[in-house]
Amino acid sequence: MNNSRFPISLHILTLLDDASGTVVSSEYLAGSININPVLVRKEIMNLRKHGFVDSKEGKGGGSFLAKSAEDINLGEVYKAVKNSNILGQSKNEPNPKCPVGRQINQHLNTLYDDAEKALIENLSRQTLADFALKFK
Amino acid sequence: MNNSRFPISLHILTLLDDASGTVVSSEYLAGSININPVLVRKEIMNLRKHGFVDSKEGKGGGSFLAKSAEDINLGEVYKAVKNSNILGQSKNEPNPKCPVGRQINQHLNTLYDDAEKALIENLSRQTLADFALKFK
DNA sequence: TCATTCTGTAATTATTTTTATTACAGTACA
DNA sequence: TGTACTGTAATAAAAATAATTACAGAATGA
Repeated sequence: MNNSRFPISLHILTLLDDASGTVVSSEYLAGSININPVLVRKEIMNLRKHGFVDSKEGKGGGSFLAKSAEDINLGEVYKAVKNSNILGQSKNEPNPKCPVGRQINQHLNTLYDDAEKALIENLSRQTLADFALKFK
Repeated sequence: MNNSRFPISLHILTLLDDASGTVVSSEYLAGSININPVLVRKEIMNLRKHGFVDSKEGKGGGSFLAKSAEDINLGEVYKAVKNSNILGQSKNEPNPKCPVGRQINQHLNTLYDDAEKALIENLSRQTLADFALKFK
């Protein structure tokens, strides 16, 4: 997983909540996060796909929350952002000739899934509203 | 975090448990994991530093478990291996001029710490012995 | 005792992943 | 109809990971 996606997405959502309905440009968001606007727009596309935000094209356009911050929990945000397993498996191609190597991925996966479930459950206890409240 | 360190370390530990006291070379471990022996030796240095394994230099040398597999729980292994926060913060330098950017890292950290605690607690329910049993 | 086979470790290079940049079509506003 | 945005692709740059090479030092055993 590209593990900077979660903080970026949460940062975006927090700023959008802060803007309370106002439309915010990717330029502005990128400025606060201190990353490239194109990367922000990509993350927004993903958040949009998951129904967290919506955006308006054209002059004066930008993004805004698509639902109330009370209705967005951080576990959902995590799930929307993760694309591989959290405990790592990038380029993991163990030797199939080894009895351990042959089966380890399958066992790692069940281990990961279970542990990640605990993580998500914990994150889900907090909504975006709870998180954003800390900035006020 | 370099998130392939956890699977590598767990793979090493599983193979060492499998070898039941026999000394295993980094060459052999690397062959099963399908990575470079030098990387294995680096991981072993870390596992050694944390008291999980020990190794013997010289001809016929190699590594072996330093304690019983029942006494190694996977949460401890995770902690020994992780070096940054799991939910990601690589090159996260938000704009200090922005009220949200200025404080977000602090809030992300408490969020991460809490969520990671849940993850580790889950992993800690399983020992290396439990995990290795699956290969028998 | 000395060739052999390992570990430990540093230095360098290669590869992969992530991020930034550039570019531009399309949309909405004023 | 110019201006300020989004959406998106393509490319380049930078950063992170992993592999390779190299070699000193340790233990073994012939």
